Amino acid sequence: MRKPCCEKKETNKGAWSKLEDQKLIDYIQKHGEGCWRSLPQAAGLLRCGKSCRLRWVNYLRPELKRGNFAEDEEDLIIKLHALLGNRWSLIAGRLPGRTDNEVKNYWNTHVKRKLLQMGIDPNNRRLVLSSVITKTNMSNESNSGAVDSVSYNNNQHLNSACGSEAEESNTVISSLPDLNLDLTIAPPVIEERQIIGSSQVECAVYNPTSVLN
DNA sequence: AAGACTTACAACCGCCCCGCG
DNA sequence: TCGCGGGGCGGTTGTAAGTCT
Repeated sequence: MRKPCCEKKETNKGAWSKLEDQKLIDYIQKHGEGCWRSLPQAAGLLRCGKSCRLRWVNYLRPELKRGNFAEDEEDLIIKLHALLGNRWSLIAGRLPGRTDNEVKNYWNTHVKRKLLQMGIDPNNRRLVLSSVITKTNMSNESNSGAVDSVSYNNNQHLNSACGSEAEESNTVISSLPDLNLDLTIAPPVIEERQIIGSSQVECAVYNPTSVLN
C-alpha cells in the first residue's frame, strides 16, 4: 500500500490565505520549484505538497494571465478540444498564460453550454438535433467562404498519440453554425535534435500558436 | 428582504506515468 | 528488471458570488 503524499491530519485544507500564498511565493522565488513533497515543511506551510504545486501552477505563477478568455482563445480551445479531447494540459500548453485547470473550468462552464445551445454535442462535435451526415470518403476541397462543414480527418495526425477520439475521423457535420472550426494543424516544428546512442532522435516542439496559422 | 437556485472556479482526490535506485 | 516514490493529469467536489422568485 502506497503511503499518502502527506499526513492529512496535519495539513490545512480549503482556501489559501494571503499569508500562505506569500510564503509559497517567497519560497519559490528564493529556491525555485524543487521537490514539492518537502517544500511545505521547508516553506513553513501546513499544506500537502500537491496542494502547494497546484496553488503555484494554477494561481500564483507570475506569468499567468488572469481574467476572461478572449474570443480567439475560446476558438482555439474548441479547435484543440476537437483534436485532443479532454487533454487539458496539452490544450493549456498552447494557450500562453493559461492553466489546464482554468481551461477545463472554462470548457465545463462556458464552452460546453454554448455548444449545447447551438445544438452541438460538445463531446464529439456532432449535431445533436439533426443534419448529421456520415461519409466514408470526403475531399478536402470546398472550404471557401463561411464554414459549413467540418472534417475530422486531421485527427489522424494524432492517432498514435491520442487513440480513440480519432475514430470519428470520417464524420462530417453539415449546416453547423459559423463556429469557424477549421481544424488545420501545422506540422511540428523541429526545435532540436538529440543524439541518443547511435540513433538520432528528433524532438518535436509544437509552436503554441501554430494551430491558428 | 430572504431563501432557493445557478454559476464560476479554486481546490481536492485518486490514478497513472516515468525516472531512479 | 522491478518496485517505489514524486509529479502530473483529469474528474469531481465545495463554496462564494450572483441571480431569480
